[in-house]
Amino acid sequence: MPIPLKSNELRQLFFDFFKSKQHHIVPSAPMVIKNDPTLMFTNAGMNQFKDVFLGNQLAANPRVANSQKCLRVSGKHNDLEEVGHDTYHHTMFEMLGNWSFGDYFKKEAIDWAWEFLVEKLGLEEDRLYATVFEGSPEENVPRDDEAFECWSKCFASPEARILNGSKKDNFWEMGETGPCGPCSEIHVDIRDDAERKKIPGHELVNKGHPQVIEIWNLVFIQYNRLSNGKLELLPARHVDTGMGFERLCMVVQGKKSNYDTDIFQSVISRITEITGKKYGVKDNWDIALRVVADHLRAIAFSIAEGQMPSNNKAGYVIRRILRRAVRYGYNNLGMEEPFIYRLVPALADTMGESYPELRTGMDNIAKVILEEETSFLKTLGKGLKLIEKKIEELRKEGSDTLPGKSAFELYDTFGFPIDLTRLILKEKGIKTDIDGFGEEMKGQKNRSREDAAVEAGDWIIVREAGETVFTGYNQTEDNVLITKYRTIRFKGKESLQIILDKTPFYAESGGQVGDTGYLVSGSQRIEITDTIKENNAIIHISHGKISTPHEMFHAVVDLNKRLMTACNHTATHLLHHALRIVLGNHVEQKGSLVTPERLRFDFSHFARLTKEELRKVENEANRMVRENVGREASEGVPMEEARRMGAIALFGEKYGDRVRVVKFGDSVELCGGTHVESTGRIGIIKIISEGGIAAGIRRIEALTAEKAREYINEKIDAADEIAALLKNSGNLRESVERLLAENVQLKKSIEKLETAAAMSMIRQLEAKAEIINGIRFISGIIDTDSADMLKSIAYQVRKSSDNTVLVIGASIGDKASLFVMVSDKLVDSLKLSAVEIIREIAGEIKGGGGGQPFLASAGGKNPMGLNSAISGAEAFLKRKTAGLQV
RNA sequence: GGGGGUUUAGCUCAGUUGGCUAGAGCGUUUGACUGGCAGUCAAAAGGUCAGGAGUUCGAUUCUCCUAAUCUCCA
Repeated sequence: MPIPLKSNELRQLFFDFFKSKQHHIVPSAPMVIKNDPTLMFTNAGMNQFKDVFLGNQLAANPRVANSQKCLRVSGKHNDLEEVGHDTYHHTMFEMLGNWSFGDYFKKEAIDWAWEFLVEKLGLEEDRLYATVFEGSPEENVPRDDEAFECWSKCFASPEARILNGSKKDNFWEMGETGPCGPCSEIHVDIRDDAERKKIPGHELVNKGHPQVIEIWNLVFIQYNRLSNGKLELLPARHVDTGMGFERLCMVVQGKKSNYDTDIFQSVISRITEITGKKYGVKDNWDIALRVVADHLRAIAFSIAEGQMPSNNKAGYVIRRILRRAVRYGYNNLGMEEPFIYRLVPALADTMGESYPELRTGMDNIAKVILEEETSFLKTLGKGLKLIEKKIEELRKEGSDTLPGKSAFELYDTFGFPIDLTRLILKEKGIKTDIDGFGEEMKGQKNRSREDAAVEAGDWIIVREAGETVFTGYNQTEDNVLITKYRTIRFKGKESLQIILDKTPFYAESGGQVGDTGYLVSGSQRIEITDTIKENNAIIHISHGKISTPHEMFHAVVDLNKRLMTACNHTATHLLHHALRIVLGNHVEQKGSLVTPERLRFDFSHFARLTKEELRKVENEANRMVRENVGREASEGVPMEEARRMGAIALFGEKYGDRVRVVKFGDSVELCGGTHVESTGRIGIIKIISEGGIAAGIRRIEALTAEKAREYINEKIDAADEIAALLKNSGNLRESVERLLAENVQLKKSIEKLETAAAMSMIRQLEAKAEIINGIRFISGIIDTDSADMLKSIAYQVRKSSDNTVLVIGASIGDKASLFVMVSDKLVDSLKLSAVEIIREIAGEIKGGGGGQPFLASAGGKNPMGLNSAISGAEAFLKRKTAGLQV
């Protein structure tokens, strides 16, 4: 059996081994991906080298090894719902890998894998199996004999140990198109000897047995898949390997489950302490313990990288993972209070050595998790209430099944998990229509997919070229050549994507929006409406057509927009610097948006900024503007040196990268954006808003230059206009306050006067009252321009008399308005209805109306008809009550 | 990016084909009982029904737009 190693030691051993094979060890790239529209999270070790494989970028080093944090929760690899139910799926995991970029190929990759596993780690040869690609005649790809040969030299008895694998298991593709190739997997059989005697291991390889598992996949990239499905050979061949770190730990530590390794055990024992539920006692508990331990890692690492839980995109995925953990804690462990946040210190203990960001960010991570837990428990509470209601309804209908549509509504609109719905209903003896639920879900997915469908054509290569050179830092025009282009169909709209050999156009990145402008040649002009970055390629977006792709083009960036954007970007740096001076060094950038119109800056800070603080920040930033500090930008600076210069690092940098450092006086930042040559150009910075966007994160928005001046002038103009309206040149505030107080007074006295006027009108009307069959009938036309006045009179009379029918009207503007009131008692005893009366007479004023039995109103176009309407009402009342004596 | 929900008093929320000139609980203020506090009882204040436009005699209620927020999908 192998020597049991601690996880931290094992990781180090892997690095040391490949270092001895001349590999350069690189740190893990961030798990949350910033500028790739096709991928939200790193889901495989190769992601950070995607550009190298695609040919967008040259490899800095032909041999590299690393341990990469990965998250598999969405898209093609979605393991989320599996996690916890078995002992080997994870949301977040580490992938150990070694890489060759056009350097060594199959032989070395296989030899070293063997050497590491067998010689370094001491895995037993008779527990190992290798698979090779069996070939695919229809694709015209032969069996991978080369890999077979290599493996034959490793195993003592190759026949039983090397197996053929299908296209599904042994042909690796990055996506629908792009680099791909056969792969060779190493499987290990960790069953006990008795089991192994019963069934030979090779029968269980790739059959989903939890103890006969793949631990290392060696991918040999040698083809490129075109959009028509054809394969072409690549000029440079690469090796991409991936070994699941948690599984390797399990094997090396002689455990039967990833969760039994030291990586998870300290967290699990902490959960046990808090919940009192021990591991290995009940299946239900074990599942929940695994879910919580796993999800905690994914969440904590994301937050440490600056990705907060939120309601869309990557943040939403994180939220969903956390909620799943809360759900299992709630269901299986009976935890109705937040508790996951209390596990953060235990995690930082185990993994903080290799990932120090867990230690430094510990308090913040716990705070964010607590907040999320609390809010989700609240959501659950609301859902429970809704379910109670549904149960009531079902009982009334005598139904024993909750329709799929209702279950989906609970899930879709109120975020109440379907499994909880099912469980609660089951306890009450009610079934849930899960098939119906699935149907609804499918519908929703289709809607989203249709919406997001992008049809990308193949790249049309105009000329071979490497990575696009960005020339826009020092110029906004350049003579360029088109290297390739393609058309994209999105929501029925066609657009053109163009890649150039070099370009002055800045592609959207780091919060700064992409440049606009045009390309022009002797015979045509192409408008560029946006510039974006996919991976590292700079893509120019246009809606035109290219008729002469081979000509030389003159590329021209919209200079005015670029300048305004530059002002805003530099201002962002100055504000960042000023915030750190005024509030302290805990202020860190959490996101930004820089457009020609305005800038937005999100940063970490615990409290609302006071007016004084905001003013101080603005003053400090403007002081730097007035000092007219010059720009010092240096490109290709090694990360380590940039740090020494005091640069404020951002999330999303790959460590070891060469970076660009932008310096204005004491403000030093890593930044790829475009800036003004000196701060004086900005003119003025004006902060226009401050607010919170998440726990511990604040957002400020600001304007610069012309836009700031316009803003300030608008404010001054508004104040001037108000002063002019008030004919006041002194204290505006006092005047307005006095005006408001006066307004309240006036409203009150108007109300009084109106009631008084109404009362006097009522008295006049009452004086003319007639008695019709024992009922007091009051009517008249009132001189007023408010229908509310009529209404108010009607209510007054209703309150003061229980034996009255009132019909009043008024001409308001060129329209007529009528109100009919019938005392409640008459409504009851005589079945008289104001609605009936109003319908009878509304025709006289050419209108319609309605209301309630005691009060109805009507409006019409004919004020001349008011009198006849009233006499109509009188006649109606006489008819209706003839013979009745009250 | 697409779908659904929510927005009513300081807080938590009712408001059933459009019509009782918008309600409850908690909180606030005042008064009474009490030596004081706690408590009980009584009363009062507090609302542009998120904002805008429309339909209608009449809109918190219906339609459209905007904003904020929640939630699901991508």
